[in-house]
Amino acid sequence: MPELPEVEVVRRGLAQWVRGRTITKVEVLDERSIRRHVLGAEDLRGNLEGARVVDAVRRGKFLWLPLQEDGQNNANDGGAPHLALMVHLGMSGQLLIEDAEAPDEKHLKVRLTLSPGTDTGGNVAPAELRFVDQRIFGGMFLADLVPTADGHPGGLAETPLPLVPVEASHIARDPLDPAFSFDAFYQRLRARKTGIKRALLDQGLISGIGNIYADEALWAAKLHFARPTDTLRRKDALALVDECRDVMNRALDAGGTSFDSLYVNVNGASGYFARSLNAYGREGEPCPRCAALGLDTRIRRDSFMNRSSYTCPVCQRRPRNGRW
DNA sequence: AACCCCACCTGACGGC
DNA sequence: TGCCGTCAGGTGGGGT
Repeated sequence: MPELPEVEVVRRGLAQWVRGRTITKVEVLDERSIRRHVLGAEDLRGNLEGARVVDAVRRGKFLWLPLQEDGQNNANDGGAPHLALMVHLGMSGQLLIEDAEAPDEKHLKVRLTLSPGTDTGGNVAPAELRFVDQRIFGGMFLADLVPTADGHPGGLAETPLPLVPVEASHIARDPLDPAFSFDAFYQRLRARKTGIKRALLDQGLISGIGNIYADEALWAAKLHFARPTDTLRRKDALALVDECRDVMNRALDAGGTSFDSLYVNVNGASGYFARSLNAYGREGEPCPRCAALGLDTRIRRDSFMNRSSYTCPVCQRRPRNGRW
């Protein structure tokens, strides 16, 4: 399931293959994949065709391509893009760079044809950028780029404010972002009256973390998902954020996590990180940390927030009576 | 503010 | 065989 590392892998692929190329043709094969573009497929097509992809940008799990529009005069506004193609992969979205001759994928939803291009190594780039999505939780739409703070009141005062799609302006910075402010995060975390996993999954508080990496980071930090946020000491929170960074960086190094064929990165290769997960999806299997101590402790699965949470009952003790 | 449920989707899988 | 319920889960919206 695409979380931050998977989306970052896709972003890097896009930056390599798509940056600087012009969108010459847009085919929407399933309107449901652009349902957030309320003006519809024709409007999307009219805006995208002739636009040049300036960059590939990510915040948390949101990804966007800032666009230089057809005929946009660089002198008027300094050339800064004010429109972007937003992409969210949802649960099963893929962005594939493919030759036009490649057969259509079963769940191909949107096809963008691009002007000829090469990557930085001079290799001829495939002609198409395809959005494939089985479950249709993801999608793409046009967004206005607006100067925006980062969901961290009291965070870094950035000048000038970064340009972010309106629809992502409520998304906090992610822990791999150089401008992520731990102090601002911790201040807001302590003010919450909720459990730590709920907070980790709140993209407005800290972004990029989904169910998988939340469970992995909590296991690594030896914290139970129900631990009240207002009982976390600064060093506990710092260690947890470090574990979030660590698990996501390791996934990034491995090219993203993959559990089945649903998730494929931008060039069509699956990641290999799933095998090194310690807790997620491992119900009934030994806790690796306990096993190293000679203990036979089994990972348990609990239903929490209408999804599964995996914990070690020994390493991650549940808070009593909601207090710690 | 916190927290709940729902909708949006497809496909795999288990039970009968 | 096949039907039906459950599960996977990111995001946004609405209600309490």
